[in-house]
Amino acid sequence: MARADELAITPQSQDFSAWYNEIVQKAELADRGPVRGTMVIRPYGYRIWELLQSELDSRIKATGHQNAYFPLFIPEEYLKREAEHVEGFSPELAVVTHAGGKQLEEPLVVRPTSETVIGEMMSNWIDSYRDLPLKLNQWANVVRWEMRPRLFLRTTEFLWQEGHTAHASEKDAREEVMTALDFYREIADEVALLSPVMGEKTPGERFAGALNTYSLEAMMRDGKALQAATSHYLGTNFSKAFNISYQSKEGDLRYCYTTSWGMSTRLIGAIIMSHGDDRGLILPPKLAPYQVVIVPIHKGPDNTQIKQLAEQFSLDLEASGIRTHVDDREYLSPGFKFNSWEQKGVPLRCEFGERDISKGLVTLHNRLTSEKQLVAIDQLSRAVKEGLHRFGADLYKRAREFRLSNTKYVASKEEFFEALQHGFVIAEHCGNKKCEDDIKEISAATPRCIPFDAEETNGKCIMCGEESPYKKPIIFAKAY
RNA sequence: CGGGAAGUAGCGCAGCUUGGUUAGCGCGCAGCGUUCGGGACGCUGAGGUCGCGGGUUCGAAUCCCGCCUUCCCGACCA
Repeated sequence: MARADELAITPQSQDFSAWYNEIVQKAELADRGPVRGTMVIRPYGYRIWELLQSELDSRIKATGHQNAYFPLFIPEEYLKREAEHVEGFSPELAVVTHAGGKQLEEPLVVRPTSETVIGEMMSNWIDSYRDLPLKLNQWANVVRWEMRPRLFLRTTEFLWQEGHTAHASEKDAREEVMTALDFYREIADEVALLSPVMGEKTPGERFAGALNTYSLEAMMRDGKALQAATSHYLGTNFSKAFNISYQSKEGDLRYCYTTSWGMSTRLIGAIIMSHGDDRGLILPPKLAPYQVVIVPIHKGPDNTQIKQLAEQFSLDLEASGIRTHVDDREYLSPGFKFNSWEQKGVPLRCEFGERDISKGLVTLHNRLTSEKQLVAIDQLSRAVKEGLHRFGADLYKRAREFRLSNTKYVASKEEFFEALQHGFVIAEHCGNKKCEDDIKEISAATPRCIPFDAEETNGKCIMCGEESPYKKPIIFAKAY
């Protein structure tokens, strides 16, 4: 037992940030790369990303989008064509000035996002209203030079998906923005089980170059917010900058209305921090590389029967579509295996030895509740399926209740700053930049979004008493 | 870029103040054996340009100078 201290993780309550870093390492999700701010996604972490990708990709395709790939290098001049866009991104750009052994005549930026190149290409491809809508998506890496990197949350290079679409009318484009937001909501709620808040960003928090930005804001176990995905209505800002125009049925030339939307590997950080506990990671079943891990327990060298049963169970479970792993490493004790798979967040564990088997039973352990349940061998697949289903439902419920119980509506300045210590705060706000900055100065909190589901009000700003332009209270929180 | 700390084995550290033999310890790793129902144990062993460069000295992980890197705290961000 002396070893437990060395092997344990720093408790969340003691140092949430240390807890996070240790989890990422111990669960073998990722590691730091040799260049500051870069991340190596290890196989276990990458598998989570692949599962997330396939869930999202199928929804993107089901709504009529097509995947494509655009170049990593973008002429620096492209970025400059949209004034707000370049202003927003220039501090974090990586710029290539030399290549092929000599200085380049025009520097290239490594894409921080692809509105510009895609806009340029779209302008070549779109001639007529018949070419619209054009609905593209790409899976890619992007680079944003970060001052304070943290694995998955802020790294210099990260992976994401970026959707880019062009439409004939504002109405179509606005619908598209909501379509994207809706499949993100589905991913966040039903796959990642995060129960985020959906809403619109305030002007100060908008994407550089967008007219409207919408987001999903999830609550981490420390009460801080994390943006899980965003969807932007770009109006004609980029089509004017890149001349994305079409000839209408009536024969005149019109600018397209464009959108863009993205979800990144940051979502893995959200999953870690929304669900994890002091024992380690807790993974939503749909994203768990292994949904159940089998730990056979055997004494002495005569263990062939137990080992064969483990293999048999694994085959049966896999045949039922359950991602299963058998941990038959002989040099580790069962206790060590239990702890290490719990650290890695595997939802269910099937353990058994002579004692259970002689009665025709196995033990199922639940990572979330720590409950152990005896299951008849011939009911194993059914029990695991049900167990995973219940696990998912419980995990979602836990995330939702945590968010709700740490969200407070406040009507005064005093209450506002008090409540900001514990989670999301809903309050009336005037929306003035200066006023937002004051809040940030005092509490480190920022406006997260204007939630869709908030009731219309006509209250006065809790800071300065001025009228709210949003006609709704907005959510403030400290954020990642 | 401003403020603080640290670089010695894969990881965590000691040694440095007061220079002096083959640079230690814990974990991990390898081999063998005993174990196995909540982080097992014994024995044996492998593994080091002491961040880099220069200087002082008979001799530098240790003293001096310069540089580099990383981490933590502040301004940006999916």
